[in-house]
Amino acid sequence: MSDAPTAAQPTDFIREMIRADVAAGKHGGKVVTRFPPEPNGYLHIGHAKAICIDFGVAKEFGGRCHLRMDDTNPTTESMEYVEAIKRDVRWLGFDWGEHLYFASDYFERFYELAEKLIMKGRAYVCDLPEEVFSKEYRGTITEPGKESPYRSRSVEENLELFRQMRAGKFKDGEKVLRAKIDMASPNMKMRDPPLMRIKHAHHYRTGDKWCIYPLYDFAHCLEDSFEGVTHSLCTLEFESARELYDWVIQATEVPHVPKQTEFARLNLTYTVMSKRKLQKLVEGKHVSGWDDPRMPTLAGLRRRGYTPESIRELIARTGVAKNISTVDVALLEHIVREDLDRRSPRVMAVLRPLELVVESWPEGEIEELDAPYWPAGTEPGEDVKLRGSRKLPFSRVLYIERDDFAEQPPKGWKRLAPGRKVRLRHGYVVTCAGVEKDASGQIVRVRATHDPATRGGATPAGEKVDGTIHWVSAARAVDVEVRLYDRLFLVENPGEGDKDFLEELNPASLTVLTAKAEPSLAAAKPGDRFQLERTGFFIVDEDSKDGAVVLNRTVALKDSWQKVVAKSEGAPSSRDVSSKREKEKKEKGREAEKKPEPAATELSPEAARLRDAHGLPPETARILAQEPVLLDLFSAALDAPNGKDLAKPIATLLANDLLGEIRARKLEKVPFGGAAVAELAGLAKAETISTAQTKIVLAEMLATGKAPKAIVDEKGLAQIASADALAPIVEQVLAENADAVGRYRAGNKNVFGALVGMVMKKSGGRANPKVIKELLEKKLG
RNA sequence: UGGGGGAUCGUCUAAUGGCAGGACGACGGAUUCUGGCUCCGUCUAUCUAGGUUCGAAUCCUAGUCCCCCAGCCA
Repeated sequence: MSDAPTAAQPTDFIREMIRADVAAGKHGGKVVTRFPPEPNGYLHIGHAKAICIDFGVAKEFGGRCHLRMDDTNPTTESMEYVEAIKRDVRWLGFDWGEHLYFASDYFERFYELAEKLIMKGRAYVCDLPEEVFSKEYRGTITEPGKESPYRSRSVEENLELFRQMRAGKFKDGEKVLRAKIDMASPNMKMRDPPLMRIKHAHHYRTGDKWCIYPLYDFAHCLEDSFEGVTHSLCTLEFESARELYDWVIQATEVPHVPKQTEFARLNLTYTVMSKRKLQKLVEGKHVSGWDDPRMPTLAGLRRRGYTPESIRELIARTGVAKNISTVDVALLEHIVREDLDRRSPRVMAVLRPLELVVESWPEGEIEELDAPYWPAGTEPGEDVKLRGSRKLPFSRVLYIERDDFAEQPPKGWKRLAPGRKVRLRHGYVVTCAGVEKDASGQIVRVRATHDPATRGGATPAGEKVDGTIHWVSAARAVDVEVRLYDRLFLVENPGEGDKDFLEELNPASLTVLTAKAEPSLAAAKPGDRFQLERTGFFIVDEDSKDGAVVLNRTVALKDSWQKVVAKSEGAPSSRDVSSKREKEKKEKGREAEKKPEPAATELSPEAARLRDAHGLPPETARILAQEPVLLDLFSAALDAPNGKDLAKPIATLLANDLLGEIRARKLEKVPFGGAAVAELAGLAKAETISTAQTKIVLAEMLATGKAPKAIVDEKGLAQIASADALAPIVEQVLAENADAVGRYRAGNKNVFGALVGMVMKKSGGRANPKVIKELLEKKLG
C-alpha cells in the first residue's frame, strides 16, 4: 500500500483498449480522461472507483485527467458540494493540476451548437407538454413512437422560437429543443430526445444569466469534445446513451471526437450506494450527516478512520469489468486491517470495566512499567509518530474487561476465571483468588494475587499461563468516549426485492461507551490512530476536546473466539444462510432449464434438402439455409472441381467460422467466391494447413480477398508433418518444461495439451498436432 | 416484450483455442506477551444443450437467467 511496492500493473479491458489505441496512434497517442461529478451531493466509495480509474489510467499512460463539475441542472447544485468534491478527490490522493472545469462555463457554446443543429435541420422546438410527449408520442419499448406535430417547423421558425426561449419568453416546460432523430428507433434514447429545456432557476455559478439549460446527453459528449477528452469512461447504465453521444458529436461536427466506454459500478455488501438512499439516511436522521462514520461516503469513511490507501487498494483488487457485482465488505475490512496494522501503535483501554484487586500489591504503590508501542515483528510505517515505548502505571486496583472474566469458564477459555492464571499484558502474571458479588448476584470485583517474578509480563522458563488480557490502572485511568461502529445494515443487499431498506438498518450500528484508557491516551489528537489491544483499530475523532478524547472504531480486530462462541450457540451467520439460499436458487434454475425436452427443431424444406443431399448435420444445414450469403457461397463452392467431395467441410467452414464474422461485421457479401472456399476446405482436408490455420487464412481472405493458396504461401503457413522435423522441437520443449513433464507423470493429464500447445507455438503454428501427439506420447511413455 | 449489456469457486477477478490461477471467505494446523499479526495446509467454479477442433471458459448454433433504457435528472 502506501510504501509497499504495488504488485503487477493492473490490467483490464479498458486499459487494454487504451493501450491498443495508443499503439495505433489514435489522438496522436495522447490519453485524456475526466472525472465528471455533478456537484449535488457527497462523493461515495462508488465514485472512488471512477476516480481511481479515470485518474489512474491517465497517469499510467502519461496523460491527464480533468476534474469537471457537470453542473447543468441549476436546481440541485451548490458550491458547498464543489468544495466537498475537491477535498475528497484530493484526499483520495489524486491531483487534477490546472484542469478543473465546469460545464456551466460552456453554456454559451452549447447554445451556439444548438442553433447550429437547428440550422442544419437536425433539431426543432417542440411545444408538446412533457406528459403528452411521454404518453402519446414516445411509444413504448415494443411499439414505435410517432412524430411530434412540431417536428416539421421551418428552420426560421425554430430559430426564432429558440431565441425567444433563451430570452425568457416562455415558462418552464412550455417548449423544449429536441434532436430530430427517429421516433421509431429501437433505442428509446434516440426517439427525438430533448437537448435544451427551460428552467427559470438561479444557477450557483451563472446566476440568472440563463433560463435554458442543456440536458446530460447533449452536454456531456460536447464537454468531452471541448476538453479534448480521448476516453470518456463511465458506468454501465450509460450504455444505451452511447448511440446518442455519438450522434451529437457527429451532428454538431465538433472537431474532436471522444469515445465513451462503460464499466460496472462498485457495490458493497451491507450498505447502500444510491444518492437517493443516502439522502434518505441523512434526512431521516438515521445517521448524523453525510460524514457519519457509518456512511459509505468518502467523508464518512475518512472520519471512520479508513485510509485513502485502503480504498485505492480495494479498487485495485476488485478490478474493472462489465459484470454487475457486489463486493463483500469483508474484503475492505481485511484491507484496512492490513493497512492499519502498520500505522497504529498499540495501547490499552478497557471498554466495559470490571475491577480487579491485586491483593498481594501494596496499597497506594504505583509502579511505572515500560510497554512497547509495537509488538515484536511489526514494522511501523514511515509516517507513524509513536515509536519505542511508553510508561504504564501498575497499581493495586486495576480494570479488566468484563468479557475477560468468567465464573464458570466454557471449554477453550483462555482468560481469567477462579483459580486460573493469566498474564496482564506488559504487567504481571496474576492468579484469580475469588470474586465479590452484590446483593443481586452481579460480579462487582475480582480478587487476585500477582507473581513478582513476572514483572513486565515475562514468564520464567517453562511457566505456562492461561492467556493474556489487557488492563489499565484504576488510579491513573483516563475516561475516553469510544464510538463502536458496526455495519449500517443487517442484510447484504438492503432494499433487495420489495423490502424497505430503512427497515433493514442495523439498530446496533453505533454503540457509545465511556472506556477506561491508559494515561498516554490523554494526549491524543484528532486524526491519531491506535490499536486498542485485543479490541480494534481506532481513530481520534474531530469531536475530541482537550481532556475529552473521542475514539471512533474503524474496524474491529478479527475475533476467532467470538466465532467459536457463535457456533456453539448454533446460530448460522447471515452469510451462510444467504449463500445457501443462493445455491438453492441456482439449482432450482438449472432444474427448470433441464425440464423442457430438447424439442427436435423442425427444419425448413431447404435445410432438409441440404441435409439429405450432402449428409450435413441438421444444425449446419439449418444455418446455411437461413443465411443467403452462406448459401450462395455453398452452392458456388460445390461447383468447384473437388467441391462435391468437400461438401461437409465446406459447410462447417461456412456455418462455423464465416458466420460469426459476417454477423459481427454485418457483411452483405464477402470479397471471395465459392471456389476460394472450396480451395480452403481442400487445403485443410489435405492437411496442408491445420484447422487453426484455416481461421487465420479465412480472416485474411476476408480482409484482402486473396486466394487461400496464395495466402498460405505468402505467410508460410504450410503444415510441418514430418516427424524428423518436429522431433527436435518436441525434445526442446520437454527439456525446457521439466516441471510440466513432472506434473504430467504425476497424473495431471491436462498438461499434455499444454505441451502440444508449446510445440505448436515454437513451430509458428505450423506443426501438425497429430504428429506432435504421437511424438509426445512416445517420449512420455 | 424492442434495443443495449452481462453470465467462471460463497464473493470479486484472471486465463485473448493449450496445466481453470489469484485474492477475500470458510475450515484445520503451527507460532505468538493481542483468541491480533505471521506462516502452512484444505475446500469450492466455467449458465444449459448441441456442434466445430488433436485440444473449447474461449469459436459456432439454440436456449435459460440477470441488469440497463420509456426524466424536460446526471
